[in-house]
Amino acid sequence: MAARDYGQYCGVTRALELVGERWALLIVRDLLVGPRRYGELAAGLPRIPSNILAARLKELQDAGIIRRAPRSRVIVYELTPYGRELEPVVLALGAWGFKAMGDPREEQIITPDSMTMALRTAFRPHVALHLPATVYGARLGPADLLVRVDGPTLDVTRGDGPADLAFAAGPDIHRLISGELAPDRAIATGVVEVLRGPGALLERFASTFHLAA
Amino acid sequence: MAARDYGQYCGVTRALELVGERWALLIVRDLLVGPRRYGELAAGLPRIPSNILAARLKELQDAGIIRRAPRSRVIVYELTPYGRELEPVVLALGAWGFKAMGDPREEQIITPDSMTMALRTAFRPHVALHLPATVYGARLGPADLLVRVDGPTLDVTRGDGPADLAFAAGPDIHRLISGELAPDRAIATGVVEVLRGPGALLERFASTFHLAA
DNA sequence: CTGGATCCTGCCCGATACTG
DNA sequence: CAGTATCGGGCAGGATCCAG
Repeated sequence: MAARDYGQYCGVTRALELVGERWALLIVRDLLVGPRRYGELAAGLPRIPSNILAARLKELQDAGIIRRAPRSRVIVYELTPYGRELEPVVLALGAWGFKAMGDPREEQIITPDSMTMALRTAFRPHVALHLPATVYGARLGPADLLVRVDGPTLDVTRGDGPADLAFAAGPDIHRLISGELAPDRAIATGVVEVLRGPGALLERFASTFHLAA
Repeated sequence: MAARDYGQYCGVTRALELVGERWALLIVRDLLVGPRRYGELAAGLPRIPSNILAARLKELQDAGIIRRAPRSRVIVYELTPYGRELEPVVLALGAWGFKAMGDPREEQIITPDSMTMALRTAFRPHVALHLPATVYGARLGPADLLVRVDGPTLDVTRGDGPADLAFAAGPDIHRLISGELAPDRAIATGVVEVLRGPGALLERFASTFHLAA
């Protein structure tokens, strides 16, 4: 621990000593969506070596950021209250990195949890406040997400269900969120495929979820 | 670059690919205070090996986060507009890490730039708004900082100058900012030494700069 | 099958010496 | 002053193996 110490009495260095290691903040990102089992975390971080995942989980536990909790006979990892306070950090990183994402490459995948956090990052409560409550069913790559917007609150859950608008999209949905692609153009070009409901609702979606590029 | 790629199409992973390496965000932290020469950066990051500093500067440049700029015959490094947008990330990390700082250890140092960013993190504009404009001269370890608070704006510069209250303190000032130590107790116990001006002004300072622990 | 632990290989970091 | 060169060590990466 002393070896990777930055030697400064400063909040930023302290934070980086705790969550600055490779993969650490991505584990936190996924746990911000909800408690996860070891295997679920591994599935959401396809390239992480199992020993690294195990090591990070142990370090994050020692730092009081996550804890192991028994859930009906199986162990899940969940954030402690202090770990949950990392949400502004993850959201700020996500918003900043969004602008540098560029076009998706072939080997880049989308995971349900990363998409969930991306939607939280792009959510504009002050805009949603003036729009009717809406439920979107979004099939994003392998992830089926149910996105409930009600006034200034957002709730994203996995799985299918009744929705005002159901649509499917790939990584190119990035261009819709950034405003580079207008909603009607997104449908016309096939970037977004409307599965159920009026396609015009995609406009509401795009104004609710937006990040400048 | 592909080796340290996370393989996900996600804003958080993209951000960590760009600034997730060791030392990278600390370089950004110092450059958020102002442009710095190579030697100034090295002085503010005492433990960084010179080859690592050189490598990070090159990577951050390639990523469009910093640029080399000639300033009257010498080269300085400065943030690009995109690099400056990392300020929310650094502030969020600083605020989160502040709570985990604990007591200062012997080998931990304080640098002027890290203290400047810490003050920016702890600054409460909505509180300062209702207080008279005040200039503090703060000698924090080796750093002489001139802290100007005027309404909701904060300006921190290096060096000495006329101040309403001048004081000296060590790392234990952390306990004043967190509220663990009341201003009058801080003076009584010698944590803060008043150099000039009315010690009562330290109360204003403590309410202007505060981070919960 | 889940949740790890244990190898080995290689690369990045750290420390220091050296140069334009 | 602003970096480059070099070398040792320690994490990361990947595959495999083990326990409940």
